[in-house]
Amino acid sequence: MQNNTAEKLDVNRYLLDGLNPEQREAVITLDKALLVLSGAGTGKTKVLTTKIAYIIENGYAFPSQILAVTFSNRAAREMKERIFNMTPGADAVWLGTFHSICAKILRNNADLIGLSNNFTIIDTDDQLKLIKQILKELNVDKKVANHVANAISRWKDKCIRPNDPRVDATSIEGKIYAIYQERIFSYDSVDFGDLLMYVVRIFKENAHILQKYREKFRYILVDEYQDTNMSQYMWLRMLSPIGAGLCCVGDDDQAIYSWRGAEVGNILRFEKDFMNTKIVRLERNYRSVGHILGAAASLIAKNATRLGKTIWTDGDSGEKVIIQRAYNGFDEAKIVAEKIEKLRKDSVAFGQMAVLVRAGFQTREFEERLIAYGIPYKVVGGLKFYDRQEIKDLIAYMRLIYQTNDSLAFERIVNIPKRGIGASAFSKLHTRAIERNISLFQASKEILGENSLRPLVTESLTTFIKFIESMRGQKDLPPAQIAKIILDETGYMNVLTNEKTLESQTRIENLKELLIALEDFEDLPTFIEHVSLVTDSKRNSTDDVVSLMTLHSAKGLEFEAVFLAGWEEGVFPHSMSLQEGNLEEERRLAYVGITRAKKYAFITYAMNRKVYNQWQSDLPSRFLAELSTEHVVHSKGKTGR
DNA sequence: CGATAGTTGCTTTTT
DNA sequence: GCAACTATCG
Repeated sequence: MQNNTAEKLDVNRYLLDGLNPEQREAVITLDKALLVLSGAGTGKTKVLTTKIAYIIENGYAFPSQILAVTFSNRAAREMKERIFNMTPGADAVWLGTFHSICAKILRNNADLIGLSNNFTIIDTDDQLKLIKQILKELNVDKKVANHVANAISRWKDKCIRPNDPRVDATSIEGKIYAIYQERIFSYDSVDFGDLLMYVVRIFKENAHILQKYREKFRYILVDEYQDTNMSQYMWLRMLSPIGAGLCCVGDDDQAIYSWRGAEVGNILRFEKDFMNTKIVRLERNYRSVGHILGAAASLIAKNATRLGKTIWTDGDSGEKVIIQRAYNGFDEAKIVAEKIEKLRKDSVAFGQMAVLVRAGFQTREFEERLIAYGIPYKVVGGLKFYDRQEIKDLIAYMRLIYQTNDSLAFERIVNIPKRGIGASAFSKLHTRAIERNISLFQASKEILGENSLRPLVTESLTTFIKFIESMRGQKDLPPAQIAKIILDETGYMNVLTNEKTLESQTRIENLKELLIALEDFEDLPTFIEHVSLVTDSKRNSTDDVVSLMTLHSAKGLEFEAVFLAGWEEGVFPHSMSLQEGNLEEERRLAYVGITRAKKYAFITYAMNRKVYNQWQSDLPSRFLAELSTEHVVHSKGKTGR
């Protein structure tokens, strides 16, 4: 890693020459705790990736001494690719989401909190199932399950354990939390919140472990710092090298995740929290034309709590933001579809267009219209590949083979495909598992030993248990092979093949696709870790299709043309946010939406909309009036009626 | 036990 | 308007 000065000069010319002065400063400042306030479209990814390459190429640290944390897997993947292009050895950089990094650390230290090192990570679905189960045991209405799940997640976001005085142990939520935590622990499983909470706990209780990681990571880079929650913040503070080596990048104007525990306060407090700090503002926008940027800026200026940035561009002022009224939701979709066709004729690629909506269900009417018009599209972040029933079933088998105590996986597939183990048999297993505080797998073996089940049930349960055990003997086979054996031997594939419906056809297709994806994984643990933490199947590819997605999932992306639909009071800003008094976050969401556009931004709103299958009339969103009139134009185009 | 018909409640946003 | 859950019967 010894470079002489002349070489350094060359390296840095190569790395830094394309950067503006602020970007360059953000890259080369290494001796301070640095906060980069990066406006939309100002090149923060470029800064982050260049900074990593800069550290490596100049020999300030080995790749393995750099920790780079992102919020989404997509961002991590993008960053990885870009660093690869700049510097060799980038694989050794610790780059990933908070959750994936924590999973890695936790796996190496699981014994310290009494977990095995092959614990499984459960998703929101399993979490909810478990909570419903507990509610049932306590004879509480299952309606509150979502609410309780949310409360538990919020506690975990703050590293608050069930026995913490801040948890009211007499409340339903508090009671469930205690049982839930005990139960999930006995399954040798953790949920998303646990990943952070446990690692923070390990760091707190084991000074030498913390010390080890503090010495390891010379440089820590954090993307989307405005979206960190309390536990992530605690984690960072413990790990951060004092007064230097930390670089947080974020934009308080794009803080849109308070509902999942993110605290904008973290970014607002940065200077107080860390010693020897420096703030660099990136305000020069390279993405959007002047009118779009102007419209976005006029909107976000209405927010009171801001660190304050003035984004500017010296590019073209371009087209104004077009606002168009529609008679109803169907007409809105029609207007958008026709605009898409027109832009396509003006040679804007489909892949450079996106329809952004406030809530997931809104994509449907657009889908229908786009299908009718023959416009290719994809729903981003909608139904996720790994969330499909058949995929989850197969993965549950793999989880159970990997970790027999994973009772949530056991429950999912003990009777799939149907093998005669119905509700009453299952409840016997369940009761035993609870009584003896053992897993369903162990409970099954116990009960089978007592020979108290009906003969047919005994037989099929025995076959099931034996199958899992025999697979455990082969768990070192390549995951694709394991999957094939499961699908064949359990009869899962047969059942689907015999069904011969359209649905079963797509299920088979999905499973085949999974088998192909499995080829990329060397062993079972690696794959299971991957599915637990990665929500999308990676073939996002470069298909030339229109993207449909929520505003939340659009963060970090950019398109030539963006359609912002459903700007009506109650839809956007969403009625729940209005009730909660969270208007500023909705406005930031609007800001994120507009700033995704490079050249064209269209905003539409409908006067009437069908909600719950009932027509209601809506008022235009208040945000429309907040857009500076010099940057917008109201289209007089037909409203579809 | 499993298939079927009937009932409910749901829609903010996600790692 | 639909998915997910519940009750009922063979």
